[in-house]
Amino acid sequence: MDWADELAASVSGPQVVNDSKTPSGTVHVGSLRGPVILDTITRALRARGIETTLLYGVDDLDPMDAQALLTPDAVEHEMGRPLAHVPDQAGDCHASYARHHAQVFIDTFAGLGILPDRYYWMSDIYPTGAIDPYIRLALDRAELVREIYRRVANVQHPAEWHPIGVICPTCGKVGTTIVTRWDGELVFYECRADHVTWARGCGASGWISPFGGNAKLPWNLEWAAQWGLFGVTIEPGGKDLSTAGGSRDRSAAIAREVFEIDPPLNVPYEFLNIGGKKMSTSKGRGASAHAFTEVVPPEQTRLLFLRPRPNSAIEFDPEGTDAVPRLFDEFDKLAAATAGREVKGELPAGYESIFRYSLLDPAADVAAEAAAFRADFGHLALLVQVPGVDVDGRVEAEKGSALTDRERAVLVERVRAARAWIATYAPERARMTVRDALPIEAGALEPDQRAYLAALAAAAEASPPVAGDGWQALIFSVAAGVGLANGRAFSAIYLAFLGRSNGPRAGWLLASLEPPFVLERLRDAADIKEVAR
RNA sequence: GGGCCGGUAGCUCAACGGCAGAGCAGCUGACUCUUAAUCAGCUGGUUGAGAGUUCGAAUCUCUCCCGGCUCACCA
Repeated sequence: MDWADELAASVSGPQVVNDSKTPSGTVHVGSLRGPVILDTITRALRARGIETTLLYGVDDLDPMDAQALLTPDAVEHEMGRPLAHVPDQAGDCHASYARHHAQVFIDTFAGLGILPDRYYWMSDIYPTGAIDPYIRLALDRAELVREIYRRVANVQHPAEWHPIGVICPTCGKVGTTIVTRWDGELVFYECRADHVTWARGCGASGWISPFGGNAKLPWNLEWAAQWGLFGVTIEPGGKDLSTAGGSRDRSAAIAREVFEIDPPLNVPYEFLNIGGKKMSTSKGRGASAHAFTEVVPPEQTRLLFLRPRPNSAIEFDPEGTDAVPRLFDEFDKLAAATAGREVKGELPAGYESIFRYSLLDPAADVAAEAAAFRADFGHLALLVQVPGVDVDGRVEAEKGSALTDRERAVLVERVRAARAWIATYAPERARMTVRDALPIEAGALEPDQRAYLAALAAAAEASPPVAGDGWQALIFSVAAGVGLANGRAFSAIYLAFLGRSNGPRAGWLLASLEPPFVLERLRDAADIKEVAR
């Protein structure tokens, strides 16, 4: 995790960290990497005592260009209008489509411990006139802007094109208009039916003031204007923007040449791949943000995103793998190392920073968090599958003392995550089911194991064990009685009930089942191949 | 076509000019009540290919191959 601390060490003076997002739809997991990086940088700067402001912008004057979330009859009317002016399709009391979707990601950020000092909404900022100086510069230097587009991005705008998008006073659309003239106070706009393929303009035209919220700058100029307006010094960007000739290059050139300001330091970051592929909501469970956050709590999600350097792609495939348990294991290892406990294997450079920045609360007591007891995720994933098991009791026994409130909260979170993992991503081998009939795998039982199972059945019938620990004691005492090694005794039980040679604590497993069923199964398994022998 | 990232053990990654390593998985073994835990040990590599620089290359240079993402319309 040298990357964030190195970055923090390389700057001086107060910093303004910024990012902004178009609230066009739902957030998927991969898109959380940017915000986590943003937040990690902010924490690293503050850790060095650098005065830092974290801003997050909502580009809600951008035109509606995705019709997937619109009702069919709304498409014709709403496509191309600013997101801030589109009614909330969900009808759950938000002022607009933009407010609704922005709220979704603001909530997501808060859930990940990302707390910008301020959110700003472009639909609030334009009417104040704060952007007007930038609009004037852009229009006065329209030829320069067109030249930058040609030079930097190889994009050829018509000679009449001006870098401003008027919100059509007739139909309210911003995506459909083009400005062809500027007289120093007013612009001449046309709302064209065929300006873009995804929205249809109304055909209106006329002279209008581009100031005070009547118009918005095109994306690349708006970005540069934000940098100037807020004095942004650091802004990470996804690699889709950071490519040569891409948005970042254009906006940086516009900032320098048109607005005459220095663009912020870029921190380009790669994306999250699922099984070597870009994650997308249409490609199954691995990509579903909802399922992901159900299974991976905030601190582990932060760790996933901030551990690798931003410029390397993250390979993460939760589906049918142990990737999720391993993420927990790594978190626990970092905690142990930070607390000064001995850990197996190597530690990444700056492991304490990685742990600290992974914590949900930026003001958390790192030492206390590191020292807190956390139950092994893999173990929990088993425990939660045993009916009636006292998970809290088991975990406290493992710790050796009562859990603190904080530890109990962590446990609750992990138990929920473990259940969700078993229900969704977990590979079959992590799932444990008591077979309805004697498993075929029980054929592998050796004669001494079958004799043991028969003895266990007899002993259990003679004196029924009352609970998990009763069964557990009986399993051991019968094993000792017939002279069978404990390991082989346990695997005999697992084979008989689960069809596998290992499993969760056998006593509690048997105690959770109906006693007659247990006896019958033990005898069935004991009798198997008895004839053939 | 341009750009970026990557290719190291079965998997995820580290090492970034000085003996190729860790975790997990796998395999052995130990364990009379933490039994998918814990402990001890083992296996596993022509570092994508080729050339170059160097006393020395996974590491630097060049060429190529492969994978992925991304841009070239808008935001």
